[in-house]
Amino acid sequence: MAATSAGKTYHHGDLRNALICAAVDLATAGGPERVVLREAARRVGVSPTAAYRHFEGRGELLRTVRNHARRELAASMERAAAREPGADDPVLAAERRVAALCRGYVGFAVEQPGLYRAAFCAAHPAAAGEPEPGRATAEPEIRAFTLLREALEALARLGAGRPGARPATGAAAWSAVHGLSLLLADGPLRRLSAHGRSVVVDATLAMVVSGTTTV
Amino acid sequence: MAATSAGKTYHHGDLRNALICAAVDLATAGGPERVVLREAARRVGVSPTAAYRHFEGRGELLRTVRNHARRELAASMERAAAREPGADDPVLAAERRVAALCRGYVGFAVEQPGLYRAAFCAAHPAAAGEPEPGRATAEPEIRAFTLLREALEALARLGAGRPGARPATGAAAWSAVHGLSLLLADGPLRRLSAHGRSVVVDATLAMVVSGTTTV
DNA sequence: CCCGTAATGTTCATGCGGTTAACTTCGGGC
DNA sequence: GCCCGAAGTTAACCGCATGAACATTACGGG
Repeated sequence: MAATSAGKTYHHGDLRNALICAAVDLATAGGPERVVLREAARRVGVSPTAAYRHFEGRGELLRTVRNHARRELAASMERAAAREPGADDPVLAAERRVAALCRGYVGFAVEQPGLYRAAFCAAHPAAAGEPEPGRATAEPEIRAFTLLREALEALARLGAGRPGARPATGAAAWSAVHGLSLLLADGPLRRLSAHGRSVVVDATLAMVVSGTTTV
Repeated sequence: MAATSAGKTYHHGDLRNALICAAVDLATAGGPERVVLREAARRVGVSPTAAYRHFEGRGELLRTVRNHARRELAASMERAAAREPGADDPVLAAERRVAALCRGYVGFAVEQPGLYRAAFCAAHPAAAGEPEPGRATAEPEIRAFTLLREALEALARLGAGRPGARPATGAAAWSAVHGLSLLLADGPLRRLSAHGRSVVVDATLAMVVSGTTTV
């Protein structure tokens, strides 16, 4: 039977994916706290507990959404970088790439605040103790950060000779872009007009691209 | 009767404050999502619904905690700035003040991650529509930001003559410090060693203090 | 072609948290 | 002394996460 379309079979056929999609929709609409197992099941037309056949629980579902969101974020950055026209001057090109990646990052956060928040949600919404002291589960690496860091390193290599205008460290740049995104998407700057927003974004990008670092 | 101490009267005498304290403790220990009305009431030794005599509901309690946390954050910044030794050079002094404020900010976030997150929680943990289009309720102003902005303005005024080394815009600086705080307190950088942390903080501060801005 | 088994869903039940409604106690003003 | 309103209390409803026991179906031997 056509698993995903026919519909009325007892066995759904692709529940896991269906639940993920529903959960992503929920996160998109209302952020990570809105990712509710029962609601996702309801939307897929299945009983609440069916989800437990495919996920450990809400936590794992949320983690899956988080990973999805992180991929989307990185994709948004790469799209923005790809749109950027090249430049003859390699330094200029590198600067533009950094700026474009950052714009893609912030743009994603502003256009998809719910997903963006989900991308960085703790996934431990109520865990008290430190369940993992050994940390066997390595964090899966966040591509958005890697992209940014590599672009900055490239820029730093090119501009090594110029005095006092080295770009920011990867982590410093990430901090700036991440903080800006949260302030704009969900925080105190959320009500800024499009113009006000672009002013703030430009100022932050300038700081990131040309800021000096002591390290 | 001694309102806050005697204890066993039917009427508590200072329930509102007691609940706020309990809620602050909860946020301190586990962040805003742990601020649970029933638990706060339990700790104070009162029935869950008693809280409704003093708060509209969980939302208002959480907002109260948030305001408390914001005050604490600003206080941490001012303490750090006050500890900072003066300097003969006014520019240097201004730079030091900015850096000290930032350190106070990040320090608070790292030492009190739960409270810090509470300071910026949306307080609309499950609100779908936009209940307030007119926005009559002006946001109460966030002192942490004001402190930072003013210090940066002072620095910018002093350093107006120097070429290519203007400090960051208030919003850009706030972005950097806020993002750094979240990454360190609760985000992907939360497992950094004290040393790694200080490297990242220094790099970010350098970017903030000496970064150029186009605006 | 039939059957057993495991995978996949379902129903019931428990416990927690937010919130409302209706009742109770107590501190004071008259 | 009495009555009222503020501050608490109990009971009840709803949604959510989760676990246990039961039902249905797909499928790979025989």
